[in-house]
Order: sequence, then structure tokens, then C-alpha cells
Amino acid sequence: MLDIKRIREDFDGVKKAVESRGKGDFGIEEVRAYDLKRREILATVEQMKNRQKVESKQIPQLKKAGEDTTGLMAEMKKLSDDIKELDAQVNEVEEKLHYALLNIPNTPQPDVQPGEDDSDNVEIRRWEEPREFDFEQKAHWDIGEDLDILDFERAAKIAGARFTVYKGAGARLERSVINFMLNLHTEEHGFTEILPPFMVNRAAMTGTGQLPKFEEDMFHVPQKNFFLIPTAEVPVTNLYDGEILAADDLPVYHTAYTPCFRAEAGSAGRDTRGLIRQHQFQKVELVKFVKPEDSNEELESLTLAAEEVLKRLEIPYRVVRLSTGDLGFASAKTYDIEVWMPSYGKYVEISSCSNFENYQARRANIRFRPEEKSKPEFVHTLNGSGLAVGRTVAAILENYQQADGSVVIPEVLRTYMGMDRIEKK
RNA sequence: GGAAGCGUAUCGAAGUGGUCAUAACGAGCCGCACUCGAAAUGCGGUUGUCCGCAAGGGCACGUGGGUUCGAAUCCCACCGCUUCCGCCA
Repeated sequence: MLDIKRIREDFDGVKKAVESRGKGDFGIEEVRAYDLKRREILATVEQMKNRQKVESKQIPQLKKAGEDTTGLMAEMKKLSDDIKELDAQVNEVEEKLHYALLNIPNTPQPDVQPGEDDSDNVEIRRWEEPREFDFEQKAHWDIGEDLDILDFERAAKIAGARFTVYKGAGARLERSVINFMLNLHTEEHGFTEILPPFMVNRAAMTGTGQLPKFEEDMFHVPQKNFFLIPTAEVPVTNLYDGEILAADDLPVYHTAYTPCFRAEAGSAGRDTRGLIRQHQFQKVELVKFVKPEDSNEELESLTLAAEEVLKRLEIPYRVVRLSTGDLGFASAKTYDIEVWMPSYGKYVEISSCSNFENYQARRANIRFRPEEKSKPEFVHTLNGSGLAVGRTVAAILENYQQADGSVVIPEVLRTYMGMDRIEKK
């Protein structure tokens, strides 16, 4: 969430930044009103509390001296009741303020281009060119079914639409990709591997910004009031909820493989076939906790770490910078990595790398102490997919397909796969 | 799921209705002194947050309520931890 002081001091600037997302002002006027109201009541009630404290202390002394305290106690009772009443008002206003504040998105960085949606995203760079096929190329769902390694129909039978069963070399390919990614990031990019819970509580979901605004997009487990994680970002970022890290601890780099669960995936009516949009998909996530002054540089290196996966797999991709209108709720700046998907005839998102600055850190209360004796400050958090596994598998199947229907395994995956080609049995 | 116990600063821990919660006491950590240096010892320091231009003030003993003039202390609910029992990969 945003700093209320910042909203107070630079209201017009913040309002303008938030509105650049093109979806209204997110109720920022209310925030200002609640803030004013809160401080007004607070000043009064705090004075009363001071009086209560001072005068109440006299009671035992007066009693000891044998004096009558009935009058004073009655007066204090009245004061106590008044304080309770005002405290309740403060609480009410504070709650409204807090809720309103949670619904204000992050402010885009100045260099993020204004725009309405993904059509205004700007291409930053491109790696390699798409392969030319000299035969009729197939989409990955057809390749997968023909090779008997992906089974969408049986998945629908046991779960429903937007689920996939991986079989044989398909299951192994998914597993190989996961291991390859984790090994790359831990061994060469300095990330520490985390295997977190796949369900989290409401506080964690609020800390990273999924709640309260996007509750309907999440799978909820009512029995224990848990949520299935929509991304490893949630458990991993919230690892340090409420903690004060030492400056020496920073930067912290974590990577985590988890399945991800998204309820919203079914609603769009887009990408109805294949692995692209699923209720459950696997992902290797990269998460960073850094000092504020380093966060933009860290975003660049985070994006490069994610890109490295596709370079090693030798699959063409491009990097785009999201426009203000396409930017995620909590993000100040985002690069998407888009992989070439022959069946779509275009680049498809496979990773989203974002700098959240202190937006999540403030919500989850994650701080660090810049100097031994100095006051704690909020860290900056970043994350990016490194990468979405299902989409990577789809990209491998499509980009490495052969005229005879087989799929060549990318060089770097062969030791993981124990084969260099997936063929029809 | 059942029973009992417990949640206080970096850690251990005291406080069981008021007159020191920036919290006793112990440990750790930082600084200084002593020392050639270190150990030992001594002295000092060591929570965060909110309101306010400031002076100053408020809040926080897991969380939220309640009782009371006054709650770490009494009552209720919730969360977490520990141990025992049950179940179990």
C-alpha cells in the first residue's frame, strides 16, 4: 500500500500517478477525507487519555490519606466513557482508511509509458528470430495428444476444464524443466531455493496485494480459511512478514517451485485449448528483497536471470515494458518476457518481472535497518517468473516439433530427460 | 479431533489490579575504561509506532473484545506454540 504521509503531502501528484492506470482514482479522495477525520479525533482523545492517566493515579494516594474519592471516581467514569466513545470512532475511521488504502494501487514509475492496455506495451529487446517451418506446424495440444504425453480429456473427467494430465515423457518434461530452472537459478544466479506451503492464510494474501481486491480470483479452502496460492510470490514474499532484516542480509534472493492455482483462468473464454491458461499450473518463481536504492538495477538483473532460461533452451523471445494501463495492481514497473508460440503466430507472456518498491513491504511490514543504530525502513520487493513451466513446455513442444510429429529435446534438458527426442510409440 | 500448559524486549525470564514497561534479574550485542593485546572486570547504551512545526503527548505484554476510576495482571473469543492421547503419509 502507499504511504499515507505521501498521499497527504503530495496528493495531486499521487492522484495523477494512480489515475494514469486509466481506471479511475480508486477512491483516493476518500482516503484523504478519512485521514483528516482520523487526525482530528485523535488529537482530542489523546488529550483526554493523558488527563485520565494523570488523575487516576491520584486515587490510590487520596484513598491512603483517608480522603473521599467518590467524586473523582465518578468524574473519571464519565471521562472513561467519553474516551471509549471517541476510541470507537477512531477505530471506525481507521478501519475505513485502511481498507480504502488497500484498494489504491501502486504508482507507476515515471519512465513507464502511459497507455490503456497491452497494445501500448513497448518492446525493449528481442532474442533470436522465430523458426521458419517447412511443414505444416501443429499446436502444442495436438502435438501432446498425438504423442500421448498430454491428456486434456481425462483431466476434464477427473477435475474439469482448464486442467491437464501429463503422461510419460510429458510428465518427465515438466519435471525436467522445473529442475533445470531451479538448478540454473540456485547454482548460477545466487538464489536460495524455498519450498513453501501451497496454501496460505488471509494475512499473507493481503500482504502481497491479492486481497482484498481480487478475492474472487482465488481458490478458497473454507474448512480452514486458507487460500491456494496463485503464485509462489505470496508465501515467499511473506516469509519475512513483520521482520526487521539487517542491512548485511540484503539483498535476499529466493527461488521457489510451486503449483499455482487461479480461479479467474476459466472466466475469460480465451486460450481455451492447451496449456496456456489453466486452473493449476506449475511455476518457478524468483523473489528479491533489496535496498530501495538498488531496486531498479535489481529488476534488470532479475529479468535477465529469467531470460537466461529461454536462451539456454534456445527459444526466441522478446521483452516488453508494460504500459500504465497493463501494469499489475502492486507493481511500479514491470517487464514481461514473451516467448514465441508458433500456434499463436505471436509472442506469448511467459514471465512477468516486477519492481513493487515498498508497496508490498509496507503491507507485509518487511523492513531493514540501513545502519546499526538507524531507524528501520521498508525494503523493496521484486519478483518474476523464472519461468511459467506449463507455457515453457508448450513452447518447447511447438518450437522443437519435427515434420514426423516427434519433438527434439533442447540440448540442456537431455540429461534431465534421459532422451534427446520424444517420438510416437 | 480430545486434554493440559504457555504466549512479556535479540534470547531466557520476573511481574498476578494502581505509585517507574525505554520492562527487575541473567545472557547477548554496541561503546568506553583497564591491558602491549585479549580474557576477566567496571561504567554507559541497547523496542517500535502514531499525532504534532515544535514543546510535548498517545499506543503496544500473541490478536480482538469485556469488567474497572485504573488491566501484563480478572473474564470471553480467536490465533500460535509445547506436551500427552487419538488418527495418519
